[in-house]
Amino acid sequence: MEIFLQTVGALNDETRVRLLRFLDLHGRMCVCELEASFDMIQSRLSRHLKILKDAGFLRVEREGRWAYYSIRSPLDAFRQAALAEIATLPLALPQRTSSCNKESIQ
Amino acid sequence: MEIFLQTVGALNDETRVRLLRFLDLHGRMCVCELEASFDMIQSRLSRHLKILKDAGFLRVEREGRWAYYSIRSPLDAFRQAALAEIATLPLALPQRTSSCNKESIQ
DNA sequence: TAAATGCATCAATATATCTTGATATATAAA
DNA sequence: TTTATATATCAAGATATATTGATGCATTTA
Repeated sequence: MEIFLQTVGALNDETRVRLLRFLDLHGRMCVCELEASFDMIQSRLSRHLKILKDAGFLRVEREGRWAYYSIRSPLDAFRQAALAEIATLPLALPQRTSSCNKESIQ
Repeated sequence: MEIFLQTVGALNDETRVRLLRFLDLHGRMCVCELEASFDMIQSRLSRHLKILKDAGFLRVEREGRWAYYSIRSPLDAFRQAALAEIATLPLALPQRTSSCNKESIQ
């Protein structure tokens, strides 16, 4: 029961639904890219990503100082059904924007 | 988006998950039967049933002073997937108990 | 080694949700 | 027509969740 409530609880927030859909559309992305795209302060974003990860929707890969989030795969039937349902919603998602210092520095 | 959040919001409560599963298992039932089975005060139960109804999971049929709740049919794919997921959970549901005055009176 | 960057977490406040007891409404019985 | 029953709703308090700004930690660059 707890895992189910954690799963639907993670879905029960507009910000997280939009993040899920954005990652579903664009694939793996670091926190600073999401921060720039959604124009959201970092602590807020980090918290929502943690909730989605802990609920089994996302996975993280750390590379240097960056944390890359992506839709976890494979997803079980229910989480997949949730993503499919979200894909049908008329969400106004932001443009993908990068403001990290990765490219300029490398 | 709002309907989606209403749907997952309705699922985001242990009491409502157990009510959904109980109605899924036993079928149409009046509020007082649920009240007796779950040993729950009536205002609390009524509120949860309204949330499930408004979220599209239940339907109500009024007969005299009784209100019979049941799983709405047909359900869309996502709500159906949610019910299927709930069916896999190890819920300790109560025995079905009737304490209404229907039988004794009729 | 010092400074900067990317990210996570904490503490405080704001907002939403749940529970309870009281009250309201409608139907049916006495 | 008075009373009892079934259900819904309201108001108040309790609990949970979200947001923000501050701080901490690790990694990288200077």
